[in-house]
Amino acid sequence: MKVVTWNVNSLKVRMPRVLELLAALEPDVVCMQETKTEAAAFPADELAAAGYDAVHHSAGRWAGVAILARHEVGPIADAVSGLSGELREDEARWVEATVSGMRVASVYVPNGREVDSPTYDEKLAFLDAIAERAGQLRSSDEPMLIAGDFNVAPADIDVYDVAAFEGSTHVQPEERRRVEAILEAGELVDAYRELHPDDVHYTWWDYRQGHFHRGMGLRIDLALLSARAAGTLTACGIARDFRKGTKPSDHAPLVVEL
DNA sequence: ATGGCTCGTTATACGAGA
Repeated sequence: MKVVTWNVNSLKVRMPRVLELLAALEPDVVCMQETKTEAAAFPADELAAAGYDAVHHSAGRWAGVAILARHEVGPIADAVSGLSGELREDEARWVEATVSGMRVASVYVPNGREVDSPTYDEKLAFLDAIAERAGQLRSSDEPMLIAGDFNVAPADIDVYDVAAFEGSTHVQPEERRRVEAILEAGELVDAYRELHPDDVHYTWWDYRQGHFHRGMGLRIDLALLSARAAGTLTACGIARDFRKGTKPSDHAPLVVEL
């Protein structure tokens, strides 16, 4: 099974690149973030024509998450939108569903903006809520995958210039501790790090100043696998070509092979 | 040089993103 997670930064603008990815990689499951679409405008028909069912949690101009499943892998079951314990239930940041016997969550963690801002506290609370949910799912029979934009670089190796992020969100010890707590609560592994312990590769680059071409990025998009799912992990890579070309997202897709 | 892009918006400048 091939799973992709991708922060598309507007599904409306990115639809040509999404269809390109579906045709090129033929993923079985896709977790998307920052769809930025009203529920009524979600392009379910276009995705169905491309061979994919979808469930989504949509709240208009910001955030928005979705899970796609290729028709051949079977129906998407027991979809739940929203995360127990999140402080802003009006923001669409979590959707989970069962696909091919695996519990899959697509997550878009709040950015946090500035340390000491109210949204930063909401970010920390959201990470705590993920840990709580991961703990619940651990005790179920289904293998688990939590994939998305965590807006946290788990370690210094995941940051192009640690000094440049001094005092910034995404690298703070309290954020990283919470990501660790998610791994512990769900008995999860970071799929990319599991297979590439020392590789320096990123999933996001600022649009400005040619950061992508200068290798200035962060690894903030993660696929977290429960032990049963991780036992079938064969490959995990970053599809950097989708950060190039016409109208790219500022994130590259993360591709997981199970 | 404190911006630099790229999104969406009861838009036409501004907030948000990371």
